[in-house]
Amino acid sequence: MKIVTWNINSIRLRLSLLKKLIEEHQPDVICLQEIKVEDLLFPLDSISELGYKYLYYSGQKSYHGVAILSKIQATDNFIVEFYNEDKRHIAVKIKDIEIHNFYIPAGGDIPDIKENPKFKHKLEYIDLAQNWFTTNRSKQDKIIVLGDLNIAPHEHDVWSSKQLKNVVSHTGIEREKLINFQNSLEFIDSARHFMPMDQKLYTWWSYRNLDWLKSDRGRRLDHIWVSANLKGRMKSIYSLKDARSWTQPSDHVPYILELHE
DNA sequence: ATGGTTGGCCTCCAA
Repeated sequence: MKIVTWNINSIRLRLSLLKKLIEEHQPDVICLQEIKVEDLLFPLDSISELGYKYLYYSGQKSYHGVAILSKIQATDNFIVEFYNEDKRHIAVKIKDIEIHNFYIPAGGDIPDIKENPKFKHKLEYIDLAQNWFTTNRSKQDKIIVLGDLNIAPHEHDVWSSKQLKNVVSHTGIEREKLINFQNSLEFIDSARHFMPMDQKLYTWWSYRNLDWLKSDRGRRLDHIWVSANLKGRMKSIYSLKDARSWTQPSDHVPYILELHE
């Protein structure tokens, strides 16, 4: 089973790129963030035509919004509003696994909770998410947590840990909070399970750097965590760097986890 | 140290 997470940055604008992803990788489950469309305008027909019969989405006008496209019917699906009414989470149960798709707040530019309410919001969102899992789920459950978590937690998840230490997405407090969340139910970071900690791996390159390919100043903001009881089922991972060079790309690339059935 | 781009939508906000 192949599961993808991708911040698509407008699902309507990038339907052709979604089609390309599907043709090239045939994922069973596609988890999207920043679909930027209200539910009434969700492109149901176009996506059904791509072979995904089971569509679960939670959108709002202009901002945020998440979706899960599946070839397999979910036996359950639900939404948790962790902070306010922003559409940033949706969960499904597919086969024996509960998949949680997150779009964690980006947090604005200034890494100071007093000066920047968005940064405060981001940190509180992570606390609430962690608390939901420790209250409502246990280590015995089969769970996948994935999405645009908007934090690059480790040194080699960014092009320069030193130069980004005060940049939102890689500050000490964010890194600590994300790792605490991961450890609270002993989730395994699929990327670092396969890729040694001293090797660079990114899923995002800023639009603002037109020379992104040459300078390669990326960050690993998109993640797939699995519960420890799924450790043996992980087969492979890919961060599709090529997708950053597609026509009119998202600034994030799809990140794929392949599981043994 | 600074500014750089994109998407949605309606004049600028969020990323």
